Amino acid sequence: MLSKRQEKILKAVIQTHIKTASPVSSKSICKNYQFGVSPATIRNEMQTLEEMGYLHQPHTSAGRIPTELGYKLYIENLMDTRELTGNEKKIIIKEFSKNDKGLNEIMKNASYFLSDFAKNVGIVIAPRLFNTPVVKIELIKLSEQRILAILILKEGISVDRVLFIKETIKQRELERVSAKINELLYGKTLAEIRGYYLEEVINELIRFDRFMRKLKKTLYEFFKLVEEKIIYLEGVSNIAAQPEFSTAENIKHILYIIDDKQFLNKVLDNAKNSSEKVSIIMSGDIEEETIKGCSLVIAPYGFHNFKVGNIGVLGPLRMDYSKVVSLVGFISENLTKYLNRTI
Amino acid sequence: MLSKRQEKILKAVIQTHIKTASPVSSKSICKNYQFGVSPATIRNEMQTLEEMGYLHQPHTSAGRIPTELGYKLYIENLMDTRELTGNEKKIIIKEFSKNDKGLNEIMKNASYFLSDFAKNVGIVIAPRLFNTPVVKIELIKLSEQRILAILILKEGISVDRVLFIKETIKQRELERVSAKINELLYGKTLAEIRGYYLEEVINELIRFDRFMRKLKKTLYEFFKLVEEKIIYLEGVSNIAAQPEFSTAENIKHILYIIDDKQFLNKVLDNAKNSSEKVSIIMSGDIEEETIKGCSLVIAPYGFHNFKVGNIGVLGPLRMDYSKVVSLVGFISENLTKYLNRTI
DNA sequence: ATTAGCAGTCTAATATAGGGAGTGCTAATA
DNA sequence: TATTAGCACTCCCTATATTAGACTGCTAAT
Repeated sequence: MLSKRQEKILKAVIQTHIKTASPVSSKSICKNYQFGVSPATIRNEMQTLEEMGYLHQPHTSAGRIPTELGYKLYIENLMDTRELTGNEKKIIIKEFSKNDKGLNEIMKNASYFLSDFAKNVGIVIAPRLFNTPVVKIELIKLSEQRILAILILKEGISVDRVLFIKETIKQRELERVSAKINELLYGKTLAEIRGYYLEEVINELIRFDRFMRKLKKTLYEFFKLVEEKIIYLEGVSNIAAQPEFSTAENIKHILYIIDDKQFLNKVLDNAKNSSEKVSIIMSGDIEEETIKGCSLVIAPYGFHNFKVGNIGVLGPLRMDYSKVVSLVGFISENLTKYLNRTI
Repeated sequence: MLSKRQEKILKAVIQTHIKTASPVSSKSICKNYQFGVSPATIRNEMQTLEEMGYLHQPHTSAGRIPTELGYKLYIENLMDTRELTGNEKKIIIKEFSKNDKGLNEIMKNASYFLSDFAKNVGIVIAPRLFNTPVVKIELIKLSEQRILAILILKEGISVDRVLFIKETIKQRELERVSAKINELLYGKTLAEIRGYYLEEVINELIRFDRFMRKLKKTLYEFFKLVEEKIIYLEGVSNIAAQPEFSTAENIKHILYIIDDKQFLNKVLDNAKNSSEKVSIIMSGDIEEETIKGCSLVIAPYGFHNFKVGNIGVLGPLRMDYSKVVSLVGFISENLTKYLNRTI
């Protein structure tokens, strides 16, 4: 469709715009790139590119800025993939190989790296535990009516809740129960358990030990737990430094997105299905008005067979995609490695 | 120092300013409050109040706005305490009495309530576990070289880490070890353990079971863990709606504060020592320039004998203190109740 | 002690003008 | 046929000027 020269000009315009954040003129392209033609020729081509929908002119006497379509073409066909520098990689790898941090902190720091290297907002969505197999359950008596239940999932992820029971139960009994539960549920995922095993297991337990009836309702509750959707956001102030968010009105806009964790969750979740690698969502891809003018670079992370969460960078449409794409890919790889190394 | 009338005028000026966000004129005070004197008289008093440092005039022909000193006097002596409405209380209490949520989610929601009711930024700092007594330690073998260590603290708070060991160890042995550790550490706080028990316990363990040597370094690591400082921030977009943050420059300013979790942590931490109840920090109370023009209403929460964390509301100096003070107090009470109910 | 009245001060909003950057088109050129 | 020099035109942005309006501070009278 596009001639080689048109592609080169589009690429030049987008690269320049990413750097300057201003409309790009034919003259500046001429000066900074070696096309061997005059600004007038560039102008003609730019006119064509605008008609094709790749560029946009804010007003009659302005240069051109890329449209979403333009960015997409750029990302898919034109852009040079730029690896992170050795030093950047080293910093990230070092962080992920530390042993003295819990998953929470790793996630938080991953989000920080995303924000800091991309100079935009970093997003990490905590693992969905739904499809992670159960390793063990521990039941610990805290007081007469309170039991601490710890569900240990594969790779050492744990979830805990304080459970309340009406009647007294002995620690001894709890141990019998948890041993039996472990026997019955080992290797099953939460999804499976909630889906059809739970009823069965509880009946089995009641047959096995008459005291179990006391725990029936409580165990139901525990396994039916709604999953927490924790989302780690870092670098919000970065966006304030972006020229496209230089007015209070625009900042307000993006802050609403940032506050609406549910929305972000949904967007990153939906995109997950579409790809195994880094993917990019632009405001036009989403029905919601709120995200207008923004772009999301995201990637899934997880265990061997299944993905459990997403990470991403949120910023203006004008983003240094060649860098951000590598960054998001690299951090998702490392997060995946981190989760899998504990097998 | 201040005459009754001066106090009343100061109170009127502050109340009006909190509502309107603009400099308050003598005329408007006259119209909306029944002082029975003319604007000229009010003007004279306002002049005096300015000389005393309670009010400030942005420019010659403007009304007055309160200074930090003015707000402080207002908060301590003049303001009416305004309880939350029954409905507001009901919503909050309902949230805290749900059994199907983990501590993470409770914290997040507490932060959300703070932000939503105060229409500013809500802050909750996760419990410092330093002074919480140990209930139990569980060691679970995940694979040949990996052990999941779960430290269970009083009130059912748990911390976990995946530990790496060089040599193989049997689950059976792990159970012996954890039983012995439990025996030795039950009831001790992390601070105590790190301070002087750790060495002793590890030596005791080695005497008790020769396999223990394998775990020596690992256990050291586990107990020396740096505490995670998780901070739950909600409602960032609220501040964009405040007139004092109507320019991009000002928003940028406050976003830096919000991103600097360490700074917030420090500020809330230092204030903790000063009071048992709700306290207020204004930008003047802090050396850092960044927080200029902002105010923090904070309160500690915790267990019976000791406080483990802080909550707060961050916003502009002009805040509806009578409401926010009750709000912060009420939520900290409920968070405390939540933590203590599991005894 | 209070206040009416008024001059003086500063802000914020609006209007106007001019410079500058960049385009689109036309006509000439290779 | 593709390219380009040249130029008129468009629109933004900034600076400057002007004005209305809101409040104060002060003075002199009550």
